[in-house]
Amino acid sequence: MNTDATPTRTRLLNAALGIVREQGYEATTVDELCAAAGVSKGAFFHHFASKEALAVAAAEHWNAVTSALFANAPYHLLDDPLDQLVAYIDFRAALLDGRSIPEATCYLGTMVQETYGSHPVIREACFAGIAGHARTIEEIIRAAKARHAPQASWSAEGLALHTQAVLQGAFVLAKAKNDLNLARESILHLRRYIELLFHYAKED
Amino acid sequence: MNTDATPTRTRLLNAALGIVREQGYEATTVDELCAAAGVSKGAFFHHFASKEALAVAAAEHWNAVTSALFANAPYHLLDDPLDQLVAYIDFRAALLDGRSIPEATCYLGTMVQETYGSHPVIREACFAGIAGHARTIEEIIRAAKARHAPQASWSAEGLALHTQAVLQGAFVLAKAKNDLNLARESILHLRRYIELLFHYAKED
DNA sequence: AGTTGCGTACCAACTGGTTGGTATTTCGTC
DNA sequence: GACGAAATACCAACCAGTTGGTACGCAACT
Repeated sequence: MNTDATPTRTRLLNAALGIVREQGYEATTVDELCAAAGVSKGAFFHHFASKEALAVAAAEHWNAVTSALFANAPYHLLDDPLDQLVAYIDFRAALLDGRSIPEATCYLGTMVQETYGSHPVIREACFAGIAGHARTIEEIIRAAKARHAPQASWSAEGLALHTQAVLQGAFVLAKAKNDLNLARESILHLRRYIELLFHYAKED
Repeated sequence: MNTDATPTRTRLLNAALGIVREQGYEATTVDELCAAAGVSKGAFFHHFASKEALAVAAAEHWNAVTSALFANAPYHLLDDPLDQLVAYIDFRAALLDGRSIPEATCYLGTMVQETYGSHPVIREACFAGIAGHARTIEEIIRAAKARHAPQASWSAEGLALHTQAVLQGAFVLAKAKNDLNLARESILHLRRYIELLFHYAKED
Protein backbone atom coordinates (compact mmCIF):
# COMPACT_ATOMS: atom_id res chain seq x y z
CA MET A 1 0.00 0.00 0.00
CA ASN A 2 0.82 3.67 0.00
CA THR A 3 2.22 3.72 -3.49
CA ASP A 4 0.87 7.26 -3.69
CA ALA A 5 3.43 10.01 -3.25
CA THR A 6 1.29 12.23 -0.98
CA PRO A 7 2.16 11.73 2.67
CA THR A 8 -0.12 9.69 4.88
CA ARG A 9 -1.19 12.64 6.98
CA THR A 10 -2.38 14.58 3.95
CA ARG A 11 -4.13 11.53 2.56
CA LEU A 12 -6.10 11.23 5.78
CA LEU A 13 -6.97 14.92 5.75
CA ASN A 14 -8.22 14.74 2.18
CA ALA A 15 -10.21 11.62 2.97
CA ALA A 16 -11.82 13.50 5.85
CA LEU A 17 -12.82 16.41 3.60
CA GLY A 18 -14.52 14.01 1.23
CA ILE A 19 -16.21 11.55 3.54
CA VAL A 20 -17.33 14.07 6.15
CA ARG A 21 -18.96 16.19 3.48
CA GLU A 22 -20.78 13.09 2.30
CA GLN A 23 -21.87 11.64 5.63
CA GLY A 24 -21.25 14.18 8.33
CA TYR A 25 -18.81 13.91 11.21
CA GLU A 26 -20.49 11.45 13.55
CA ALA A 27 -21.43 8.98 10.85
CA THR A 28 -17.87 8.87 9.59
CA THR A 29 -15.81 6.13 11.26
CA VAL A 30 -12.08 6.07 11.72
CA ASP A 31 -11.96 2.79 9.85
CA GLU A 32 -13.68 4.36 6.86
CA LEU A 33 -11.19 7.19 6.84
CA CYS A 34 -8.29 4.74 7.00
CA ALA A 35 -9.71 2.64 4.20
CA ALA A 36 -10.26 5.68 1.99
CA ALA A 37 -6.73 6.88 2.62
CA GLY A 38 -5.30 3.39 2.18
CA VAL A 39 -3.75 3.51 5.63
CA SER A 40 -3.85 1.38 8.74
CA LYS A 41 -5.54 2.39 11.93
CA GLY A 42 -2.22 2.49 13.71
CA ALA A 43 -1.04 5.11 11.25
CA PHE A 44 -4.16 7.15 11.90
CA PHE A 45 -3.54 7.38 15.62
CA HIS A 46 0.12 7.93 15.03
CA HIS A 47 -0.68 11.17 13.21
CA PHE A 48 -3.76 12.28 15.12
CA ALA A 49 -4.51 11.98 18.81
CA SER A 50 -8.21 11.40 18.21
CA LYS A 51 -10.95 11.53 15.63
CA GLU A 52 -11.78 15.00 16.94
CA ALA A 53 -8.19 16.13 16.42
CA LEU A 54 -8.34 14.96 12.82
CA ALA A 55 -11.51 16.97 12.28
CA VAL A 56 -9.80 20.09 13.55
CA ALA A 57 -6.69 19.48 11.47
CA ALA A 58 -8.87 18.83 8.44
CA ALA A 59 -10.58 22.18 9.03
CA GLU A 60 -7.20 23.90 8.88
CA HIS A 61 -6.36 21.86 5.79
CA TRP A 62 -9.65 22.97 4.25
CA ASN A 63 -8.80 26.58 4.99
CA ALA A 64 -5.42 26.20 3.30
CA VAL A 65 -6.89 24.55 0.22
CA THR A 66 -9.75 27.00 -0.20
CA SER A 67 -7.73 30.15 0.47
CA ALA A 68 -5.37 29.09 -2.28
CA LEU A 69 -8.35 28.56 -4.56
CA PHE A 70 -9.76 32.00 -3.84
CA ALA A 71 -6.38 33.73 -3.87
CA ASN A 72 -5.87 32.58 -7.45
CA ALA A 73 -9.43 33.33 -8.55
CA PRO A 74 -9.88 35.82 -11.39
CA TYR A 75 -12.08 38.28 -9.51
CA HIS A 76 -9.03 39.84 -7.86
CA LEU A 77 -7.86 41.17 -11.24
CA LEU A 78 -10.75 43.61 -11.62
CA ASP A 79 -10.13 47.26 -10.78
CA ASP A 80 -13.33 48.32 -9.09
CA PRO A 81 -13.91 46.56 -5.75
CA LEU A 82 -17.63 46.43 -6.51
CA ASP A 83 -16.88 44.56 -9.72
CA GLN A 84 -14.71 42.26 -7.66
CA LEU A 85 -17.51 41.58 -5.22
CA VAL A 86 -20.01 40.73 -7.92
CA ALA A 87 -17.42 38.61 -9.70
CA TYR A 88 -16.72 36.81 -6.43
CA ILE A 89 -20.37 35.85 -6.16
CA ASP A 90 -20.39 34.67 -9.75
CA PHE A 91 -17.25 32.70 -8.97
CA ARG A 92 -19.00 31.00 -6.07
CA ALA A 93 -21.85 30.08 -8.39
CA ALA A 94 -19.42 28.79 -11.01
CA LEU A 95 -17.83 26.57 -8.36
CA LEU A 96 -21.01 24.50 -8.39
CA ASP A 97 -20.71 23.58 -12.06
CA GLY A 98 -19.76 20.02 -12.82
CA ARG A 99 -19.50 19.13 -9.16
CA SER A 100 -21.50 16.70 -7.08
CA ILE A 101 -23.15 17.94 -3.90
CA PRO A 102 -20.42 16.73 -1.53
CA GLU A 103 -17.79 18.22 -3.81
CA ALA A 104 -19.58 21.55 -4.06
CA THR A 105 -20.48 22.09 -0.43
CA CYS A 106 -18.52 23.30 2.56
CA TYR A 107 -16.68 21.01 4.95
CA LEU A 108 -16.98 23.54 7.77
CA GLY A 109 -20.67 24.23 7.41
CA THR A 110 -21.49 20.54 7.20
CA MET A 111 -19.66 19.71 10.40
CA VAL A 112 -20.58 22.62 12.59
CA GLN A 113 -24.28 21.84 12.74
CA GLU A 114 -23.72 18.50 14.43
CA THR A 115 -20.67 19.39 16.52
CA TYR A 116 -21.31 22.90 17.80
CA GLY A 117 -22.67 21.63 21.08
CA SER A 118 -20.71 18.48 21.73
CA HIS A 119 -17.30 19.36 20.22
CA PRO A 120 -16.50 23.00 20.97
CA VAL A 121 -13.00 22.59 19.54
CA ILE A 122 -14.42 21.64 16.16
CA ARG A 123 -16.98 24.41 16.35
CA GLU A 124 -14.27 26.99 16.90
CA ALA A 125 -12.19 25.64 14.04
CA CYS A 126 -15.23 25.87 11.78
CA PHE A 127 -16.00 29.41 12.81
CA ALA A 128 -12.36 30.44 12.42
CA GLY A 129 -12.39 29.13 8.86
CA ILE A 130 -15.65 30.77 7.88
CA ALA A 131 -14.80 34.05 9.57
CA GLY A 132 -11.35 34.04 8.03
CA HIS A 133 -12.74 33.73 4.54
CA ALA A 134 -15.41 36.31 5.33
CA ARG A 135 -12.67 38.75 6.33
CA THR A 136 -11.17 38.63 2.84
CA ILE A 137 -14.59 39.46 1.41
CA GLU A 138 -15.07 42.12 4.05
CA GLU A 139 -12.04 43.97 2.71
CA ILE A 140 -13.49 43.99 -0.79
CA ILE A 141 -16.84 45.16 0.54
CA ARG A 142 -15.20 47.87 2.64
CA ALA A 143 -13.43 49.25 -0.43
CA ALA A 144 -16.59 49.00 -2.52
CA LYS A 145 -18.57 50.77 0.15
CA ALA A 146 -16.03 53.58 0.47
CA ARG A 147 -16.20 54.20 -3.24
CA HIS A 148 -19.86 53.56 -4.04
CA ALA A 149 -21.99 53.80 -0.89
CA PRO A 150 -20.09 55.58 1.86
CA GLN A 151 -23.28 56.61 3.66
CA ALA A 152 -24.84 53.16 3.83
CA SER A 153 -26.04 52.05 7.23
CA TRP A 154 -24.88 48.44 6.99
CA SER A 155 -21.37 47.37 7.96
CA ALA A 156 -18.86 45.66 5.70
CA GLU A 157 -18.35 42.96 8.31
CA GLY A 158 -22.05 42.22 8.61
CA LEU A 159 -22.57 42.05 4.88
CA ALA A 160 -19.54 39.81 4.44
CA LEU A 161 -20.88 37.38 7.03
CA HIS A 162 -24.27 37.55 5.36
CA THR A 163 -22.78 36.43 2.06
CA GLN A 164 -21.39 33.37 3.84
CA ALA A 165 -24.72 32.72 5.52
CA VAL A 166 -26.50 32.76 2.17
CA LEU A 167 -23.96 30.33 0.74
CA GLN A 168 -24.29 27.98 3.71
CA GLY A 169 -28.06 28.15 3.54
CA ALA A 170 -27.96 27.51 -0.17
CA PHE A 171 -26.00 24.33 0.55
CA VAL A 172 -28.53 23.19 3.13
CA LEU A 173 -31.43 23.62 0.73
CA ALA A 174 -29.48 22.00 -2.10
CA LYS A 175 -28.83 18.95 0.05
CA ALA A 176 -32.45 18.81 1.15
CA LYS A 177 -33.70 18.81 -2.43
CA ASN A 178 -30.67 16.87 -3.65
CA ASP A 179 -30.27 19.46 -6.37
CA LEU A 180 -27.57 22.08 -6.66
CA ASN A 181 -29.77 24.31 -8.81
CA LEU A 182 -31.46 25.45 -5.66
CA ALA A 183 -28.12 26.77 -4.47
CA ARG A 184 -27.57 28.52 -7.78
CA GLU A 185 -30.81 30.39 -7.46
CA SER A 186 -30.08 31.58 -3.95
CA ILE A 187 -26.66 32.80 -5.01
CA LEU A 188 -28.37 34.71 -7.82
CA HIS A 189 -30.60 36.37 -5.25
CA LEU A 190 -27.51 37.29 -3.28
CA ARG A 191 -26.02 38.84 -6.40
CA ARG A 192 -29.18 40.86 -6.94
CA TYR A 193 -29.12 42.03 -3.34
CA ILE A 194 -25.59 43.34 -3.76
CA GLU A 195 -26.56 45.03 -7.01
CA LEU A 196 -29.51 46.72 -5.36
CA LEU A 197 -27.51 47.77 -2.32
CA PHE A 198 -24.96 49.50 -4.56
CA HIS A 199 -27.40 50.57 -7.31
CA TYR A 200 -25.20 48.48 -9.53
CA ALA A 201 -26.13 48.59 -13.23
CA LYS A 202 -26.39 45.08 -14.60
CA GLU A 203 -24.52 44.71 -17.85
CA ASP A 204 -25.98 41.33 -18.74
CA MET B 1 -42.57 7.26 35.60
CA ASN B 2 -44.79 8.71 32.95
CA THR B 3 -46.81 10.87 35.34
CA ASP B 4 -46.97 13.33 32.45
CA ALA B 5 -50.27 13.41 30.62
CA THR B 6 -48.80 13.64 27.10
CA PRO B 7 -48.71 10.27 25.40
CA THR B 8 -45.45 8.36 25.11
CA ARG B 9 -45.26 8.73 21.36
CA THR B 10 -45.50 12.51 21.52
CA ARG B 11 -42.97 12.64 24.35
CA LEU B 12 -40.49 10.75 22.20
CA LEU B 13 -41.16 13.06 19.26
CA ASN B 14 -40.61 16.15 21.37
CA ALA B 15 -37.44 14.66 22.84
CA ALA B 16 -36.19 14.08 19.31
CA LEU B 17 -36.84 17.69 18.31
CA GLY B 18 -34.81 18.88 21.29
CA ILE B 19 -31.91 16.47 21.35
CA VAL B 20 -31.38 16.25 17.62
CA ARG B 21 -31.23 20.03 17.37
CA GLU B 22 -28.59 19.97 20.09
CA GLN B 23 -26.44 17.10 18.88
CA GLY B 24 -27.48 16.16 15.40
CA TYR B 25 -29.05 12.88 14.29
CA GLU B 26 -26.14 10.44 14.38
CA ALA B 27 -24.83 11.57 17.75
CA THR B 28 -28.25 11.10 19.29
CA THR B 29 -28.75 7.62 20.71
CA VAL B 30 -32.01 5.82 21.21
CA ASP B 31 -31.19 5.46 24.90
CA GLU B 32 -30.78 9.21 25.23
CA LEU B 33 -34.13 9.79 23.60
CA CYS B 34 -35.77 7.28 25.92
CA ALA B 35 -34.18 8.86 28.99
CA ALA B 36 -35.24 12.35 27.92
CA ALA B 37 -38.80 11.17 27.31
CA GLY B 38 -38.83 9.14 30.54
CA VAL B 39 -39.64 6.01 28.61
CA SER B 40 -38.16 2.55 28.32
CA LYS B 41 -36.45 1.24 25.25
CA GLY B 42 -39.18 -1.30 24.77
CA ALA B 43 -41.69 1.50 24.52
CA PHE B 44 -39.55 3.24 21.94
CA PHE B 45 -39.50 0.27 19.58
CA HIS B 46 -43.13 -0.37 20.24
CA HIS B 47 -43.99 3.02 18.74
CA PHE B 48 -41.28 3.31 16.09
CA ALA B 49 -39.82 0.62 13.88
CA SER B 50 -36.37 2.20 13.94
CA LYS B 51 -34.43 5.29 14.88
CA GLU B 52 -34.76 6.43 11.29
CA ALA B 53 -38.54 6.04 11.45
CA LEU B 54 -38.61 8.22 14.56
CA ALA B 55 -36.63 10.90 12.75
CA VAL B 56 -39.13 10.93 9.91
CA ALA B 57 -42.10 10.99 12.29
CA ALA B 58 -40.45 13.79 14.23
CA ALA B 59 -40.08 15.75 11.01
CA GLU B 60 -43.82 15.47 10.45
CA HIS B 61 -44.38 16.41 14.08
CA TRP B 62 -42.13 19.43 13.57
CA ASN B 63 -44.15 20.47 10.54
CA ALA B 64 -47.37 20.23 12.52
CA VAL B 65 -46.00 22.26 15.42
CA THR B 66 -44.45 24.97 13.29
CA SER B 67 -47.35 25.35 10.86
CA ALA B 68 -49.59 25.94 13.85
CA LEU B 69 -47.14 28.54 15.11
CA PHE B 70 -47.04 30.35 11.79
CA ALA B 71 -50.76 29.99 11.16
CA ASN B 72 -51.46 31.90 14.36
CA ALA B 73 -48.75 34.49 13.82
CA PRO B 74 -49.85 38.13 13.64
CA TYR B 75 -48.46 38.86 10.19
CA HIS B 76 -51.50 37.26 8.56
CA LEU B 77 -53.69 40.07 9.89
CA LEU B 78 -52.10 42.76 7.73
CA ASP B 79 -53.92 43.82 4.58
CA ASP B 80 -51.12 44.34 2.11
CA PRO B 81 -49.28 41.09 1.24
CA LEU B 82 -46.02 43.03 1.10
CA ASP B 83 -46.58 44.18 4.66
CA GLN B 84 -47.28 40.58 5.53
CA LEU B 85 -44.02 39.45 3.96
CA VAL B 86 -41.94 42.00 5.83
CA ALA B 87 -43.80 41.22 9.03
CA TYR B 88 -43.11 37.53 8.47
CA ILE B 89 -39.40 38.22 8.34
CA ASP B 90 -39.61 40.31 11.47
CA PHE B 91 -41.53 37.48 13.07
CA ARG B 92 -38.74 35.06 12.19
CA ALA B 93 -36.25 37.42 13.81
CA ALA B 94 -38.45 37.79 16.89
CA LEU B 95 -38.54 34.00 17.20
CA LEU B 96 -34.86 34.15 18.17
CA ASP B 97 -35.48 36.32 21.23
CA GLY B 98 -35.09 34.64 24.58
CA ARG B 99 -34.30 31.32 22.99
CA SER B 100 -31.16 29.22 23.13
CA ILE B 101 -29.54 28.13 19.89
CA PRO B 102 -31.10 24.65 19.85
CA GLU B 103 -34.48 26.15 20.65
CA ALA B 104 -34.20 28.77 17.95
CA THR B 105 -32.89 26.65 15.11
CA CYS B 106 -34.57 24.29 12.69
CA TYR B 107 -34.90 20.56 13.26
CA LEU B 108 -35.06 19.88 9.54
CA GLY B 109 -32.04 21.94 8.53
CA THR B 110 -29.95 20.46 11.31
CA MET B 111 -30.65 16.89 10.28
CA VAL B 112 -30.52 17.12 6.52
CA GLN B 113 -26.83 17.95 6.27
CA GLU B 114 -25.77 14.70 7.85
CA THR B 115 -28.48 12.45 6.49
CA TYR B 116 -29.03 13.59 2.91
CA GLY B 117 -26.69 10.92 1.53
CA SER B 118 -27.14 8.02 3.92
CA HIS B 119 -30.85 8.33 4.84
CA PRO B 120 -32.82 9.39 1.78
CA VAL B 121 -36.09 8.94 3.66
CA ILE B 122 -35.08 11.53 6.22
CA ARG B 123 -33.79 13.84 3.51
CA GLU B 124 -37.12 13.75 1.74
CA ALA B 125 -39.01 14.40 4.93
CA CYS B 126 -36.79 17.40 5.60
CA PHE B 127 -37.26 18.80 2.14
CA ALA B 128 -41.00 18.25 2.29
CA GLY B 129 -41.15 20.26 5.51
CA ILE B 130 -39.03 23.12 4.26
CA ALA B 131 -40.73 23.25 0.89
CA GLY B 132 -44.14 23.09 2.52
CA HIS B 133 -43.44 26.09 4.67
CA ALA B 134 -41.87 27.89 1.71
CA ARG B 135 -45.08 27.37 -0.21
CA THR B 136 -47.06 29.36 2.34
CA ILE B 137 -44.56 32.20 1.96
CA GLU B 138 -44.65 31.79 -1.78
CA GLU B 139 -48.36 32.62 -1.76
CA ILE B 140 -47.72 35.82 0.13
CA ILE B 141 -44.89 36.73 -2.22
CA ARG B 142 -47.03 35.97 -5.26
CA ALA B 143 -49.72 38.33 -4.02
CA ALA B 144 -47.18 41.00 -3.14
CA LYS B 145 -45.58 40.67 -6.53
CA ALA B 146 -48.89 40.95 -8.35
CA ARG B 147 -49.69 44.14 -6.53
CA HIS B 148 -46.29 45.83 -6.26
CA ALA B 149 -43.86 44.40 -8.80
CA PRO B 150 -45.75 42.53 -11.51
CA GLN B 151 -42.91 42.94 -14.03
CA ALA B 152 -40.15 41.60 -11.82
CA SER B 153 -37.97 38.91 -13.36
CA TRP B 154 -37.67 36.70 -10.28
CA SER B 155 -40.24 34.06 -9.40
CA ALA B 156 -42.29 33.87 -6.22
CA GLU B 157 -41.21 30.29 -5.73
CA GLY B 158 -37.52 31.09 -6.06
CA LEU B 159 -37.69 34.02 -3.69
CA ALA B 160 -39.65 31.99 -1.15
CA LEU B 161 -37.02 29.26 -1.19
CA HIS B 162 -34.34 31.92 -0.91
CA THR B 163 -35.87 33.24 2.29
CA GLN B 164 -35.61 29.76 3.74
CA ALA B 165 -32.04 29.41 2.54
CA VAL B 166 -31.08 32.65 4.27
CA LEU B 167 -32.71 31.46 7.49
CA GLN B 168 -30.94 28.10 7.34
CA GLY B 169 -27.63 29.76 6.60
CA ALA B 170 -28.18 32.20 9.44
CA PHE B 171 -28.59 29.22 11.76
CA VAL B 172 -25.38 27.63 10.52
CA LEU B 173 -23.39 30.80 11.15
CA ALA B 174 -25.04 31.32 14.51
CA LYS B 175 -24.07 27.82 15.58
CA ALA B 176 -20.52 28.31 14.33
CA LYS B 177 -20.07 31.51 16.34
CA ASN B 178 -22.30 30.23 19.13
CA ASP B 179 -24.18 33.53 18.96
CA LEU B 180 -27.68 34.08 17.67
CA ASN B 181 -26.97 37.74 16.91
CA LEU B 182 -25.28 36.61 13.74
CA ALA B 183 -28.57 35.13 12.64
CA ARG B 184 -30.39 38.34 13.52
CA GLU B 185 -28.10 40.33 11.29
CA SER B 186 -28.56 38.04 8.33
CA ILE B 187 -32.32 38.15 8.73
CA LEU B 188 -32.06 41.94 8.72
CA HIS B 189 -30.20 41.76 5.43
CA LEU B 190 -32.96 39.55 4.09
CA ARG B 191 -35.51 42.15 5.16
CA ARG B 192 -33.53 44.86 3.38
CA TYR B 193 -33.35 42.73 0.25
CA ILE B 194 -37.12 42.39 0.19
CA GLU B 195 -37.52 46.11 0.76
CA LEU B 196 -35.18 46.90 -2.11
CA LEU B 197 -36.84 44.39 -4.42
CA PHE B 198 -40.21 46.03 -3.82
CA HIS B 199 -38.95 49.61 -3.39
CA TYR B 200 -40.56 49.32 0.01
CA ALA B 201 -40.46 52.51 2.06
CA LYS B 202 -39.10 51.81 5.51
CA GLU B 203 -41.22 53.33 8.22
CA ASP B 204 -38.75 52.77 11.02
C1' DA C 1 32.66 0.18 6.62
C1' DG C 2 30.21 -1.80 10.02
C1' DT C 3 27.16 -1.70 13.76
C1' DT C 4 24.95 0.10 17.47
C1' DG C 5 21.34 3.11 19.19
C1' DC C 6 17.31 5.69 18.50
C1' DG C 7 13.37 8.17 16.68
C1' DT C 8 9.76 8.20 13.26
C1' DA C 9 6.38 5.89 10.47
C1' DC C 10 3.59 2.33 10.17
C1' DC C 11 0.93 -2.07 10.87
C1' DA C 12 -2.43 -5.98 12.44
C1' DA C 13 -4.78 -7.69 16.20
C1' DC C 14 -7.22 -6.68 20.01
C1' DT C 15 -10.27 -4.40 23.86
C1' DG C 16 -13.76 -2.36 26.51
C1' DG C 17 -17.59 -0.04 26.00
C1' DT C 18 -21.57 1.41 23.29
C1' DT C 19 -25.27 0.99 19.83
C1' DG C 20 -29.55 -0.17 17.41
C1' DG C 21 -32.50 -3.60 17.77
C1' DT C 22 -34.95 -8.06 19.79
C1' DA C 23 -37.19 -11.54 22.86
C1' DT C 24 -39.75 -12.09 26.61
C1' DT C 25 -42.36 -10.72 30.41
C1' DT C 26 -45.48 -7.69 33.07
C1' DC C 27 -48.97 -4.17 33.61
C1' DG C 28 -53.40 -1.93 32.86
C1' DT C 29 -57.88 -1.73 31.21
C1' DC C 30 -61.98 -3.08 28.78
C1' DG D 1 -58.97 -13.21 30.01
C1' DA D 2 -57.76 -10.83 25.94
C1' DC D 3 -55.05 -7.36 24.07
C1' DG D 4 -52.18 -3.43 23.47
C1' DA D 5 -48.77 -0.60 25.90
C1' DA D 6 -44.67 -0.56 28.43
C1' DA D 7 -40.61 -2.63 31.13
C1' DT D 8 -36.56 -5.71 31.58
C1' DA D 9 -32.97 -8.20 29.99
C1' DC D 10 -30.28 -9.24 26.48
C1' DC D 11 -27.41 -9.65 21.96
C1' DA D 12 -24.51 -9.20 17.97
C1' DA D 13 -22.29 -5.66 15.55
C1' DC D 14 -19.65 -1.88 15.72
C1' DC D 15 -16.78 1.84 17.34
C1' DA D 16 -12.76 4.75 19.06
C1' DG D 17 -8.81 3.96 20.84
C1' DT D 18 -4.64 0.71 22.59
C1' DT D 19 -1.07 -2.60 22.37
C1' DG D 20 3.05 -4.60 21.05
C1' DG D 21 5.55 -5.00 17.47
C1' DT D 22 8.16 -4.32 12.62
C1' DA D 23 10.64 -1.52 9.02
C1' DC D 24 13.61 1.95 8.08
C1' DG D 25 16.43 6.10 8.00
C1' DC D 26 20.11 8.56 10.26
C1' DA D 27 23.70 9.72 13.11
C1' DA D 28 27.54 8.44 16.32
C1' DC D 29 31.05 5.72 17.54
C1' DT D 30 34.60 2.23 16.62
